[in-house]
Amino acid sequence: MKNNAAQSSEPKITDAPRAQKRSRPVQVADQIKHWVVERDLRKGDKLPNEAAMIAQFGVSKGTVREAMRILEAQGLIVTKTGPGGGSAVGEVSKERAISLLGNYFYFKNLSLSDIYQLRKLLEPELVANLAGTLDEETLTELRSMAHQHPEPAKTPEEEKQQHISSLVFHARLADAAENELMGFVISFMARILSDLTVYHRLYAAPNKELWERGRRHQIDLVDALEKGERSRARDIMMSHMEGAERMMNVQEMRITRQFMTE
Amino acid sequence: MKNNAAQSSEPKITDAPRAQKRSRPVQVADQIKHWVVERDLRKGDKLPNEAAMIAQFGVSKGTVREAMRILEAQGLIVTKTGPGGGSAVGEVSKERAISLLGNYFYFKNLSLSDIYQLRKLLEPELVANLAGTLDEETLTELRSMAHQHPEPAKTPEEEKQQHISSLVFHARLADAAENELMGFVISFMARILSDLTVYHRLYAAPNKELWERGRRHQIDLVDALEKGERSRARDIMMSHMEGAERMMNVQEMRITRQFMTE
DNA sequence: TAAGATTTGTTCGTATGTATC
DNA sequence: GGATACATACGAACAAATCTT
Repeated sequence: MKNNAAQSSEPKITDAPRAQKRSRPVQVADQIKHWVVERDLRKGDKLPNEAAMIAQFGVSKGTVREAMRILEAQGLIVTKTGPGGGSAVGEVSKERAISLLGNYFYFKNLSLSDIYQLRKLLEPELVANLAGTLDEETLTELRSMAHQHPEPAKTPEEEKQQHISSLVFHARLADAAENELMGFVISFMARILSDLTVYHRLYAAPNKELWERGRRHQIDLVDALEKGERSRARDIMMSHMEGAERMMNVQEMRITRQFMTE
Repeated sequence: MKNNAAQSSEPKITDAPRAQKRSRPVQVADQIKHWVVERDLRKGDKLPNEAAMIAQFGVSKGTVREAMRILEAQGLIVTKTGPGGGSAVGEVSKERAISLLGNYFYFKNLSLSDIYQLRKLLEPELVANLAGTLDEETLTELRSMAHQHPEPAKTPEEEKQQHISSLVFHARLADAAENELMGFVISFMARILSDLTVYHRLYAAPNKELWERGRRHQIDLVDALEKGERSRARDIMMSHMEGAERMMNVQEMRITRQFMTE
């Protein structure tokens, strides 16, 4: 189970010609990463302090600090001041991972149909896996979310709020996924859609029938999850996805985000 | 189509209590991101130089440099020295995005079955979308990949090489995807599996029958893609995925990677 | 509460490296 | 080659945060 430190043979799927000149801080950052992996350091484990690194690498304070910023920006370390402070290994948070990935897609032009194609593939499967596995606490939480909006929205503002709530509901389901990769992708999509509904006006005008159907879906879904009815849960989610997709008039979109920060 | 600059109301799916103290460099980095998005700057567009930023933000050189490192680490800018140099907006590369996301999953314990669950959902769909849309050049490339190993592997080393080649084949398909989100996820999985097959010995012992089936799958798949036979392409991929999953004895794994760097 | 110790955070001045003209 | 415009790196000093006593 231990990681054998990897040799020079770097495995690249896309054979990148990478051999550029790397600045001192980047080199130092890379060495620290290596150092961490070699020793199989874990979440709270501490790194040497600034002074030690300055001595270790024979560079100036500023260079070490820049290296630390690089690692920090990637979510790999956290740093505290004061006695007993210093830098320590820090698990990359889901939020940060979502942000960093969001930066990548900032430059792409994802369409809503792209996202819904994936949602239709993944989310029904997600709830099928989840059926019968959730604890009472999670079920209660989901139920309360499902009942959160007892009345149809009266204003566009309320409609928007309900739409966001629905995405939070889906994100909560994603968090419960056993398959963390699947959960992450679904969370990521929820986040993108959430941003879009805020910055654009991508939600429909208030509509009683839509509200009723969405609400029913959520309530029925929680019920199916509780009773462990896999295929019913899958069907409900599929139906919900199809409805949601229709609701959002299919239009090109840009991920308009201020480079998601954290 | 223009982005209206977003106000303070930050939309967070998971209502993070975020209100921590942010260090100067991070603040500066955030402001620069904001600045870039406000002006809707694009890939090559230049940022002010160090001196200008020092004046602009009223901070020292070191602080500005740390801020730039943060942005650089996230792939958002590139920096050159010399006259006409300075920092410029830089599209986040797919490689870098994969690395950054890899850091997140470094701390998770993905199982092979997690990955194959997703592969079975996504890759058949991918090739169904691709059928009939590929240009001759891409088809030729795929065909040559499919014929790359005319003989079954004689040694574990060859077997490993063939396995990696197969993943490159899948990554190439992913690159051709219209749906960039789907393509990215598939590429990411191929990358993870590729790393694993290199560092662990996760490939089966040389086996003529397996080799023959895998090869047939690839060749048939390219044929179906060329002829635009959507459902046949889907079926072939599905069958291939199931075979591949069986081949890898399902075992827990850790993403053992030196914090994928670029 | 206050003082002191420890460790990161920030600044400034200076010098060096690098690419363009 | 030399001048110019930039980033890169160093070192010393001081500021701020936080823990301990």
